[in-house]
Amino acid sequence: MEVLFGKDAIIKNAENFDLAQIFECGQQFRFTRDSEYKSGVRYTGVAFGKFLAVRSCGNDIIFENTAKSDFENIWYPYFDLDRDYGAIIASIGDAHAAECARLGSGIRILKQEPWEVICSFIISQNNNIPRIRKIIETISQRFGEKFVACDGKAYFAFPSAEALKNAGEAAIFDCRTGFRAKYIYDAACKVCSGEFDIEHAKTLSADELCAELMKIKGVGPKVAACTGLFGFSHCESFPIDVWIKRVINKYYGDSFDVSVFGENAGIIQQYLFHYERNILENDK
DNA sequence: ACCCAGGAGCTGC
DNA sequence: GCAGCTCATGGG
Repeated sequence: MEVLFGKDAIIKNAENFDLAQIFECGQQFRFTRDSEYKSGVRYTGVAFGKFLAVRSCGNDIIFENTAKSDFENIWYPYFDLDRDYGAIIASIGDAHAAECARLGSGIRILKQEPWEVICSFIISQNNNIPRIRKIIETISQRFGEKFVACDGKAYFAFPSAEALKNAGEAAIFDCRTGFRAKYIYDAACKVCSGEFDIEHAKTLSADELCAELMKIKGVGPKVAACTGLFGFSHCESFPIDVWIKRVINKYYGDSFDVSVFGENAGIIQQYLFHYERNILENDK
């Protein structure tokens, strides 16, 4: 992979890297498409307390105003650039999954901050993506650290567990989180106390991690699996939500066994999700 | 007015 | 175990 460094960091001829697919496949909630930008695709957002504007230009991906150090330390791991998605796609045996992968070959699993992922997917339960985004933005604006980016505008980092614990359950409820407020508050308390130790969690297997996460109120199998996949790089972690349940019924039936997807089941899950939700739905 | 949204907890059997 | 109800909120 060739990367040029100047004012911007530029990946030349990026493979398996489609900004719209990456940011619209439901794995993250803080990057949004820049509707003003017409000569390609441009997204802006905040991760790891940093603002990023990233756009495509032909086959190049341009990380605007990004120093080499930030690219290597933050965005390279965030966009999972060390992983060979082409090889993973080529290895998929299942016919339907292979077709979904072909049509979603630009997806990459973002390596997000574990704490933010836990909260985001607690918020996601019985909820829809636009409203999830709105709630997370409100929580960030009220309790996250404010900073000014190179565009001169103010942005907000996702708040720490300490900040949300100190804010209290009532203030979290006021962000329109509804019945999830007590869950978020419980998660913040358990992370702060070390009852759920994020650093220790990084050493656990996918199954062990799920078991630990599910000790947090409001974290069940689906939220735990999403956290493992998007926050801890457990690519075998296979979240089953309403969309994937539909996919299983529609293409695989009752005899479905996740093990057919192997060690990259989680990545394949994203291909299936993207196909069903973004490709088929857009045809309607 | 109803239904649903990247679910999970609780109750009753 | 596991089906059925409930949980806030907002958009269609």
